[in-house]
Amino acid sequence: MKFTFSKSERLTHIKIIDSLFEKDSRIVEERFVYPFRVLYIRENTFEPGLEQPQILISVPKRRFSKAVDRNTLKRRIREAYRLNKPHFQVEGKLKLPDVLAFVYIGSTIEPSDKIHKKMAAILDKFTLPNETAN
RNA sequence: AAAAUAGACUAUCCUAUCGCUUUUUAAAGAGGAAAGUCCGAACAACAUAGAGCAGCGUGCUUCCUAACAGGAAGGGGAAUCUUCGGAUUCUACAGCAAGUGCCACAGAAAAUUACCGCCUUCGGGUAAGGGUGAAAAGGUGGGGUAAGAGCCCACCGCUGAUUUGGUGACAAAACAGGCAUAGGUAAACCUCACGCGUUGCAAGAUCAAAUAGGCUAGCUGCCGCAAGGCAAAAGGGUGGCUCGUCCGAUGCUAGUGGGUAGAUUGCUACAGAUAAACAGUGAUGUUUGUCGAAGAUAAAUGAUAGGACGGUGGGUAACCACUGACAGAAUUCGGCUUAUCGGUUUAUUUUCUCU
RNA sequence: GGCGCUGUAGUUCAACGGAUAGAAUAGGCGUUUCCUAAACGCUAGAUGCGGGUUCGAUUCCCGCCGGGGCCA
Repeated sequence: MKFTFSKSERLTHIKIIDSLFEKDSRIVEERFVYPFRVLYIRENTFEPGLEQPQILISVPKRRFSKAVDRNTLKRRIREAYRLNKPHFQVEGKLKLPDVLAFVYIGSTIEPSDKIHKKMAAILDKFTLPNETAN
């Protein structure tokens, strides 16, 4: 089991990012798990055929005005995703969406173990087999 | 030895596991402020960036510097202390002796002043005294006078030119002028001196899908042998205005490239840091030695665990709990400003102890 | 990353360097009404922070702190 997170797993395509935050979009779905707001697109039509999903992490400047705080939060979220992701990419689980955006909506800097638990809960919701109907 | 003030330096450390970015594949990987963007430059583009005006900035002197509104050393001024010798701290500090404006309330009067008063030969003279005010026409004392007044004199102040000292700001000396220089304000307009082309790496360069259809060159009616002029100068560019300068309708024909997404580059090695010696009061400079090397791009430099070290609180103590200053590169440097738990060190002052 | 602008009552705006900082609206109290609304009267409430220039600063200058805008 590899816990890698290379640059190709980052979402850098501007058009996809624009379409993620476009209002009243058809392809974008949304899900709230405190302290995250998760936006996702199931099929990446701009760059099809990628093995790993591409993710984006965002911490609003309005709540955390200092760059140091935003950096630590983004690093904690990234590590939580990196360490949890391989546990949900095994046989018997559903495929993760192609494009994911994690927007931090909490107002305090949460510790790492809490972020890890919430990230596991999010990924569990995406990959549970009986969730296909919705 | 302790405390205070000022300056300089430093900016928690180690191990393990799992990772990220760069690339020379076995190494490197946040700061003193990386911050604010307040100044100054490098670098780059715009080719007329030319002339005048306007505008903006700076404002005691000399020096340092690539440059600066930064720094150093001085000069003048102010405040505090004083053993009256001076010391410390601060200082946007050119010009109201060119013009214009403004000066509330109080006060007779706020700037070519004249209400009360004083004197009077009743025409007038005068600014001594008058409660105000931030500011009231050099100050104090004496003489003088009808009453007064630099009207006259002494000392102090002011102004002017001279000499001496200093690179200079300026200082000192002696001389002259009764002082109409008439109060304050230039972080009021303004004047004077000096400086400033504009835009900022989202500058710019190279490669280059899809979509769209752009760009360049030539031709055009009239006058003239021709050069050229008129139609055709409205309009636009050149930071604002004027001059100057460049482009300049529509249509037809011919040719073909421009450039968005994206990628590469600019992109990290020098106005570097530091030690010693020398020069200099100093900022700083020179020589020699040593050392250093982030380069990401929806943006890496980390996460977790353990230990050490430091801090705060509790406890007689062992120890326990909490916690790790301010803060995160974005083209690069030099400064300034602001934030900052601590530690090291230098200088000065004060207090205490010992000799 | 770079470059402009801006800050006054709870809100929207005023105010030549002269102070008791004004107006509308919102708030509170009262009058009127059987009660409420409207109307009328009274009332509390502010110059973002720190320095400087000036006799005097919301205004002028400097430094911080906010807010908002432009540049692909």
